[in-house]
Amino acid sequence: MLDGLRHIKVPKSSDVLAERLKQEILGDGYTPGASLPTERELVSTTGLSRGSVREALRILETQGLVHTRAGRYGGTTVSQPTADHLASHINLYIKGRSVTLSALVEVRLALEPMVAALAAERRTEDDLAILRAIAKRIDWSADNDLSAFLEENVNWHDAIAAASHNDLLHAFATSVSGLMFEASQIKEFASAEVRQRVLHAHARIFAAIEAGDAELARRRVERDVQAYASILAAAVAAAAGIAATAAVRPSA
Amino acid sequence: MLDGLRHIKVPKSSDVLAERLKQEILGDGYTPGASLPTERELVSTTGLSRGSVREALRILETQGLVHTRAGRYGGTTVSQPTADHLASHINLYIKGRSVTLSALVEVRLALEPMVAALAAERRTEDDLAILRAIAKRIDWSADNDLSAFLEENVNWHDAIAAASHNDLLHAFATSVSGLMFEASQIKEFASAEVRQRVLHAHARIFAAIEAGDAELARRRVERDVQAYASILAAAVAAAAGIAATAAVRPSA
DNA sequence: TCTAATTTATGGTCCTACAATTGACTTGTC
DNA sequence: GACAAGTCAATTGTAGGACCATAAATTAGA
Repeated sequence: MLDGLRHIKVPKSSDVLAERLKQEILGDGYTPGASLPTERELVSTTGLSRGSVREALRILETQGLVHTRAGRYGGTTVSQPTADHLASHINLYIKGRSVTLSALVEVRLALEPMVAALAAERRTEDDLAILRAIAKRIDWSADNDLSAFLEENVNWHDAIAAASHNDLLHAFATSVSGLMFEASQIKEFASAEVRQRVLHAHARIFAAIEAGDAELARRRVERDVQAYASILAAAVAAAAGIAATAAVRPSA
Repeated sequence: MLDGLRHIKVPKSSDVLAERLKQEILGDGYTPGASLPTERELVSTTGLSRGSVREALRILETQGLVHTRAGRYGGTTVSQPTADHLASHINLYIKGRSVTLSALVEVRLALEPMVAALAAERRTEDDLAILRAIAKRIDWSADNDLSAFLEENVNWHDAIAAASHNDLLHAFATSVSGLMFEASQIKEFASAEVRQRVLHAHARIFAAIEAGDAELARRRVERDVQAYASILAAAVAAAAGIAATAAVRPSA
């Protein structure tokens, strides 16, 4: 007897509490904005120490499920993970594991054409207004301020992702292209010629989205991403003095 | 004077420490597997209390950046966030924000064709062997054990994602399709006819990947995802008694 | 040589006390 | 009555100490 026993892992009390609370929050017990019990109430109901309770709450906070405020009438309230939250975890993964630029390009090549197609179908007038405003700022900064140019470029992609009206796709696309442009900034490969090409591509993509032509938007973005990828790959290769490892596979 | 002042947010000591350690870990100070100072050492070097130090470490642990083991020669060691880790955060986002099934389908429609194309180009013999083994188990369970069938189905998609040899894409695709199949299980829509269609689709996709034909694999997966999505949408509509809101846009 | 007990550095948990925060309440002033 | 300043109280934030549980290395023993 006692043969089928595996190595027993004793969980930490804070992990157990965090898991329980997570289940309650994700279940229909709590709506966003609702208040959890105070730390001391949790102490008395669970029998754990305040330290353990606080560690559990800190886990939930890192997961984006709760938010705590000090002071009277403060406490811990339930919240929904934000897109920024998810994006920061994605970034941690990418940076922590040193995901290669070519892998990023592949993911971007998967996401962005879909983003553009959905944006073309669903963009509101507000979305278009935001895009026009950003385009104006990009136009101006292209000849003046390189770092502003790159930053507005990120905003541009974020705005298109927002216009897709798909939260998850938005979060994915934003963090991936954000990191790609971060890498671009390091490489400082944005020559005047490249900037002009970017402006031209933006205009064509915007036109397709404005016209509501999903397939056109998809194709144009696909080409843009591929073009950007090969320029970046060439820059990386030139910097490293070796053949480009960031090869991008054309999809058509 | 003093006019440009914003609301000053005083950060918590544990947040500050966590941020500092995160920077050191992501910078080139620590390689995975390296040991951080012990909790008591951190207490004496930072001047914070042990509770604050522990909360900071718990944040890093939730982010997947460190791992702690009790006992002598235990301690806190640096680790890389795993794909599972990222997937769990993605799942939290999806569940926490009640992302719609149709949004999931759209993301899947963006990711999986790319996954298949890359898998066709890069699959190793090991990848193929794993896929064959899973296919055999699916074949068997299709007529016998429904829950096993659904579980092996998830394994199948995971194995293909692994064969793409792109970690990030793998993590994205796995968590998205995992949640889709979870929803499928709830709907219990997997009739015998649907299961047969799934088997057939798997065989065709596997053949394309085995043959190394990226474009063929891409097209077949695209069709499969769309077919699956419309079946699921119909099931949802039937269950709700309303028109399908999970409309899927064909991409061609 | 192998096995069992011991050692000891480490994280895990609990407790208590106090500081800091902050919104509501009370008071004062005009 | 209205507005300002001050007070209060509940809550999180932080500190410090004590002890328990764990586990790898070491030692003692068969």
